Amino acid sequence: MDVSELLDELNDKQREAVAAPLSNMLVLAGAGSGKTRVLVHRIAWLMQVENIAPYSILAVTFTNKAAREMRGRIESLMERPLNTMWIGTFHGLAHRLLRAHYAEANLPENFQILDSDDQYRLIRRILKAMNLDEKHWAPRPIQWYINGNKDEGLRPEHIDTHGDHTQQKMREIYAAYQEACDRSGLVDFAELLLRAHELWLKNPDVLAHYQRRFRAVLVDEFQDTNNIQYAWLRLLCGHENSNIMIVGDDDQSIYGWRGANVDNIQHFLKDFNDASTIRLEQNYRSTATILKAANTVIDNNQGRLGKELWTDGDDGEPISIYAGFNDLDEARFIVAQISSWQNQGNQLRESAILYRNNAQSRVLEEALLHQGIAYRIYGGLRFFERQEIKDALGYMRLINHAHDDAAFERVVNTPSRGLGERTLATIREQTRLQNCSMWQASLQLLQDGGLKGRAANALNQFITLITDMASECSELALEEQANKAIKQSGLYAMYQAEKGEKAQARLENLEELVTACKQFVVPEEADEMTPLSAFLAHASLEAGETQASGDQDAVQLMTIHTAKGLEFPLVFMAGVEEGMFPSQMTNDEPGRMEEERRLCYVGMTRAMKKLYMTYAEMRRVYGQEKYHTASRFLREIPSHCVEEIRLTSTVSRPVPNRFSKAASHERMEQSGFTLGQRVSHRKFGEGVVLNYEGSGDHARVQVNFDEFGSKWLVLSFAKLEAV
DNA sequence: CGCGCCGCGATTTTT
DNA sequence: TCGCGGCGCG
Repeated sequence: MDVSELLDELNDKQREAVAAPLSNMLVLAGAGSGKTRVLVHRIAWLMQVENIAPYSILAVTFTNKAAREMRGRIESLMERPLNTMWIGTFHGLAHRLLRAHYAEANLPENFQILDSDDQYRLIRRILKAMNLDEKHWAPRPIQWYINGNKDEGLRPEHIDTHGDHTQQKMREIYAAYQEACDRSGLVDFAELLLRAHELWLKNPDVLAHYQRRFRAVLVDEFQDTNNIQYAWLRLLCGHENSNIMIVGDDDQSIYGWRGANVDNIQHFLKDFNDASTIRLEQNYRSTATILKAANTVIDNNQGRLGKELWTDGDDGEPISIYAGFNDLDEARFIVAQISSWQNQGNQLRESAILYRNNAQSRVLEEALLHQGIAYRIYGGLRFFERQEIKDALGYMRLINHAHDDAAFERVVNTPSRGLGERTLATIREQTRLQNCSMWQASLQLLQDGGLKGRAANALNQFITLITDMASECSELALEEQANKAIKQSGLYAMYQAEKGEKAQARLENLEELVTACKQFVVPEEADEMTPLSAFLAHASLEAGETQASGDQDAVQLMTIHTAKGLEFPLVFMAGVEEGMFPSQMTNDEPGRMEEERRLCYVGMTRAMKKLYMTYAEMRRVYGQEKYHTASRFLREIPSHCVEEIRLTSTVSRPVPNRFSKAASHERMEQSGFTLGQRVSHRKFGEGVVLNYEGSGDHARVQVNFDEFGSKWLVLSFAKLEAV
């Protein structure tokens, strides 16, 4: 490949980053500025021009999807597979290191990964074992505490409790949890990172090997790194010849609440003080109007690294702000716009509805359903997180490694085989006494006659089941092992006996699991592992899609968080109200408010051509009627970027042209509505109708309220209330 | 041991 | 409003 090809279609700044000499570098890449393109071309440049072997390149991303995409794009650019290049998530790479150096990392060879649900269950079990009341010691905060400390690189013995009783107890729980994990050979997500860090810290020779090996390190979405991830990178690149390129955008840091630390960008500049900074500010995605609005909003945040997106494209359409009477009205408005967009010959999949929290999707779904518009919702349970799948994986985990207590607990009585709380308590007690796994404890109890009668019988059958399956599986292909785990365990029969759509879907998912096993290719780096073990690791590290993608043309519904990194020609941001967005939970804390504002910035910059931002004056939140005012973020948008399809709260204003078509008297009267009529509005009380205008499903009604003067209300016809 | 009822709590999500 | 988890009964 000709080297110039790598630079040809890049702008000056992009070219500067791609062709920079080997050095440490920060690329501040604004939304839609061609960030991935720069990363991909940079890697190609390193191979082509700097003669760095793929084997010596490490690229880190945050999601498996991003890693896959990056690998795919580099391989298609280079027109060859690049298997020796390490491209993956922090967790995936840490896992790989731990597999390769399990002994140095003090892990058993067949250690298993605990996902967050497994972790939660294990913590609850620990609490029970410690005789702690869950009311007082809620498992969620404890899980948060454990992971938070691990993210900071802290083991229980490193934590200073300041003699505080609660703190001491928390530390104790953390320690007990960790002991349980170690005993069963279980590693949670945060542990992967922490162990990988400790591995390098305690084994300088291992670290030196990787420092020598990786001549180039690249990190995507650097603003999302947490402290342990940064510490890990610092170890790897803490040598004279380091060559690390970090790419990120402080304005798109929206994961502070889960430990991401934007300040890592500043730390990087301090720790790698020879690093140069390149700003990518030219945007290839949105109209000038959208960029202007987004820039102005984000400018309200303090202490930014500074960056202003620009485009050489057109202004495009103004941003439309719609004030709905309530959430239903808002949803219907959005659906009406999508419908007309579709009628103009556009694809539904080019439109997205974004919201702050998942509960908001419900009304939107109903409205879409009502109009018969196809939609796809992102979020919810992923494939490998589903109950039946986790059950099946539980059996597979026991087949793979019988001492996996988390798996043992999960399936020992699923389907029910007469092993209840009583028996389990006995097994757990034995586990505690012998400091061994539940599997071992069970064998012991059966041998010593510590269990009798039906319980002993049932436990014996369970042990035999797992033993038999394990020995029969050793010769089978992976999908046959999965099939065996599902059928022979009685799982399949259990869900067959259940009736209803739900159970049917579960059976289909179980079949799907077998298919997934069939299609699973053991990755090259895992060639030392058994296919089963590799598959189990894959299932934990990559939870899979939330929904079978299907190729139906559909509107995309998701939270703004989920939308990060995506783009759509037509975007709706719904529920842009005080209390919803920014969220109530923000509590006006400045730092959290700024993260909300960044989230707003992320949402707005998803839109390519047209952006609608909508809110509802009244909405049902947790079954209660809430009155909200327009979000402060809306007020931060310059008025010349905006077209308001709404009332203002105190002034009556002329109706814009697009609404000049008067609503027919007939239509209004059908809705039980006439001029001069007394009506009520939930927010403003009683008033008299002075005027109305409108089109489509919506009317603008001018009402005079004694107390508040005259107002235009944008209402859907059905929402008028006569007194 | 399993089922059903009641009470409580409730962003954002990837690995 | 809704879903989950605890508890009590059969």
